[in-house]
Parts: sequence; structure tokens; C-alpha cells
Amino acid sequence: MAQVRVRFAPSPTGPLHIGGVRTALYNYLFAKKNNGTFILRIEDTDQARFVEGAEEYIMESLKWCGIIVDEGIKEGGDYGPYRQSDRKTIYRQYADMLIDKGHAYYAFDTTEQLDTLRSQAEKAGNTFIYNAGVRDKLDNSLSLPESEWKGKLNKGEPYVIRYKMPLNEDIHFEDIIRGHIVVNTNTLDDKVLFKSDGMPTYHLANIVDDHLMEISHVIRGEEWLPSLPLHIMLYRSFGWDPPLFSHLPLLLKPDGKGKLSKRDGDKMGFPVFPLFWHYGETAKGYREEGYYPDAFVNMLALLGWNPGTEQEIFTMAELIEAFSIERVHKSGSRFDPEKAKWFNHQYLQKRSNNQLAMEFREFLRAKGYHLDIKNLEALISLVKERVSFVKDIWDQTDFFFKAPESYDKEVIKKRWNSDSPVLLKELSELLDKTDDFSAASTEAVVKAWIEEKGYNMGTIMNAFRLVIVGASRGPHMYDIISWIGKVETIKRIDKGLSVIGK
RNA sequence: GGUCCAUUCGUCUAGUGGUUAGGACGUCAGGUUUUCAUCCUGUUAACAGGGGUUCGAUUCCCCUAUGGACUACCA
Repeated sequence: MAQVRVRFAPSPTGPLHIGGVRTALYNYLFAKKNNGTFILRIEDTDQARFVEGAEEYIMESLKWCGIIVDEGIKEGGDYGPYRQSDRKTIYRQYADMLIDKGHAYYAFDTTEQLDTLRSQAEKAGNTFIYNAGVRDKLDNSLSLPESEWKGKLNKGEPYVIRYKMPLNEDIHFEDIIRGHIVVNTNTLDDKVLFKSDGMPTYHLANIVDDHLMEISHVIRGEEWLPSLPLHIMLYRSFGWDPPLFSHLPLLLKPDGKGKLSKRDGDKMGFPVFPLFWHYGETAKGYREEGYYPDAFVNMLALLGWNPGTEQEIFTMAELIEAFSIERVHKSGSRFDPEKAKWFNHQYLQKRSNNQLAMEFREFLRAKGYHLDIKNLEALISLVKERVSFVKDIWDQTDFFFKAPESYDKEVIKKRWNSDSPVLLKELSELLDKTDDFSAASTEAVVKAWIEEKGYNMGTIMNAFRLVIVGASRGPHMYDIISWIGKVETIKRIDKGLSVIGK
């Protein structure tokens, strides 16, 4: 295979959502699998939709995911510039080339005129298509006498350049994922290639840039499939060899219908963006929700592709090794937030107590707690298996840091009986006399006491947990009291006794 | 409306012209845990429908249904 060069070509119109990230990821995996080059090209030909911060956001997102850009606006490269607005002067000559070859023409119709024609057609139950069927009746350099349209040009009247779609021709083409597709040109329209504001449209800029940048494979979202015939025709008109195309299936909403959209995140309570977004609107990101980038990437990679084995956990290197574009699915995948959490759980379990302690220490710092790593490692070893996110550690361990402020009423009803005050008082005195407060030691002492007196283990331990934790949850009691220490333990028993009473 | 694309458990998916249609998430049930959670074990549940082709179709073809994308001087 010739040198593999692929590009991810987003528009900086807002934060990149996870569908875009997955497109970038598949491009990256494909490139690296084939010792190729991954290019980031910014497609900002629509000045009206430019959004502050979006370009930075895209680059930061890729970086967070571990997707390394080989050529791009920051990285440079031999095929730059990599931002289409910086390539503005390139496109016009290609539009002119098409006009010279008779594949494109000037059109002077105003937006209003075309809108009217469209709505009229709609009322009549037809579809207005600007192509060979009607272009003779419209206002363009094909329908008007040469003197007239040249006059308009000289006068500086606004115009666009349209592609001259041939009449009644079947266009055959291949998609790596979808196979053979045929479309008749009569259903296609004379797309605008060059806008009246002096900028190319996506279609022109995209084809010119892909050719100039020697892109070998175009891997993009399914929403582009309908314009593939146009793109194929453009390559033919220029006399260029087209790249190979792959159209990725869409990411769908978890419930209901339709493709995942930028709005779904807040509506459904999970992020649709890799990172927090805060220009104008704000939106949650996976990074800030506590996802590890490798878990996020792993989850995303398996949404629409799988290697055909039962392996589910992959490092980026393993993904690169296993990836093949042919195994990408044809149909859309519904995004499942539950499975995303499961992936993070898997990755969190693989981290060392020390790593987690460092991460949790940052979390605690924000809450005003400052603890040493050894202490936190001990804490984390007690709850690690129960959490999926670092922030979950707090939910599992808040009572380590502070005595309960209230006691679960249901638990009082169920676990606190008339004997409880007396028994806990005895327990308190017993622990007070115990010097070695390691979990093993207190466990031995308390068990011996319960056995000697013939008490009921469940009764005591559940009431004990109630005064220490405030609820019916948490790790082993002896681990808890060992960590909080004797003084705090006794204090909590006393407080519990006075608050709950009998 | 038109064009194009798609359709295996609730979800992500494996798979083959002949399989008990496999796995994961979730669900549910047991077990462990004197709590809660984790964990373990088990369970649950699918080839959209109808025609063909064939000795035999989930698998190949056609139709229908359903879903989706596109239908801008947006990408």
C-alpha cells in the first residue's frame, strides 16, 4: 500500500462531541496500524459559525485521549497550512479550473429566489433540485447570454460558483465499510463550490485539500455519505485519483431515537463531550467527571468496531494492533452510559493504591483535608474495589473524616434495641482499655468479649456501625476504627449514645 | 416528499448455508460479606416481517416494515 495519510477535519463550531472523538480515534488507529500519518486539519470555511475556543478545545481533547497529531496547525508539516482559512488563496484557482473545463459555472440567483422556488416546489409536492433539469431557467452563466453574465461579473454582482452535475448518469463508487453504491446524477444538485463571500464551501475545500495533502484514506461520519457522489465527481472533473472512503456509523442516543447530539448530555445526565466546555454555554466533560482517558478511549473504540475476539480491555497500543477498518460496523451504535462506567471501574482497579491516593489527595485538598499519602493508601485499600471513580472514594469514606451528623432512621429502627445503650457503653469501656488499635487487635478483643459474655454479635456490631458511620454501610468495622483511632472511636460511641439514647 | 444507508438478547456485539446462536453491560436469583457495596456463581433475553434460492437459511436475493443520515452560499 502506498503511504497512508489520513486526516481528522473538524469544524471549530463548538466543542467536539464524542462522535467526533471516535472519528478522530478511528483515523488515528488506522494511521498507526499502517505506519501512516495522522493529520489534523481545521475546516473553518464558514466564518459565520466560528466559535471562540473551539480549535483549542479540539486539540486539547485529542491530546487528553492520547491521540498524537503528526501534522497540524501546531505541529506543522510539509503540506500546510492546516487551517482552511489560512489556505483561502488556494481554492479560487481550483474553482476557476473547473469553470475552464466546463465542469462549473457562475450563478447569480439570490438566496431569496431559491428559497421561494423551494417552498413552491414543496407545496406542489415536488423537490426543487438545482441541476440539469432546471438550471436553464435560472440565473446563471449557462442560461444567460455570455454578454449578460459577463456584464454581471464586471459590475461586481454577487455570484457563486456551482458544480455542473451531468444529466442522468449513474455514479458507481466503493466504500470500504459499505461496499458498492450507485447513485444517479438526476437526484443530485449543482452544489455551490465557491460562496459569494469569497470562501470555498466544504465540498471544494475538502477535495482540494485532501488531494494537495495526499490523503490516502478518508474516514469520516456517515452524515457525509450522501455527498460522496459529488466528491467522486469532483475528483473526476479535476482528473485526480480519489482516496479510499470509509463512512463510519453514527453514535445514537441511549434512549429514544436519533443521533447523539450536543444537547443530550445535560438532558440525560452523562457527558457527550470529552472535556468541560465553557465558552458561552457550559457542558460537562468526561475528564471532569473523573473518567480516565484510556478508559474513555477504550469504551469509544468498541462502539462501532470490535476485533472479533472476546477481549474488551485494550491499551491504545493494543487497539492499534487489533484495529482494522473493514471490521467497523455498518449500523449505528446506541451509546450506553452504564457500560462507560464499567470501563472506568476496570481501569481504576488496575491503578495502584499509591496512584489513587495521589489522585484522591487532590480531591480532598479541595474539601480542605490534608492527609499524608500513607494514610490515604490505607484508606483506599479498604474501598478501592467498590468504586468506579476517584470521587466515589469520598462517598465511601466521608465518615472516616467526620463523625456522623445524623443517624439513619431506618437503621435505628432496625438495629437499635433496648439493650444497645448498655452494650455500647460496655464496648466503649472495653476499647478504652485496648492499647493496640490495629484492626486485628480490636477484632480479637471485641470477639473475645462478645463470646465471653455470650452476646449476640449482630446486635452489637450493627449498633456499633450505626454510631460510628451513621448508617448501614462501609467496610469492616475494625478497619474503620483502626483508621480513625481510639479517641475518635470512643467519642463517636458516646455521641451516638447521647443522641440516639435508648 | 425525494435520495442513500442500516436492521442478531433491553444495550454493545460474536458468529455460520447445517451451532444448544457465543461474550460483555444491565436485570434477576443464590453465595460470600454480621452492614452496605464489591466479588463469585447462576439466570434472563435476540437473528424485524413476508416471499424466494436451497436438501437446509439468522447467514444469499427480492419486497415490506422500522430506524437513521442527507436534502443550505453549514460542515
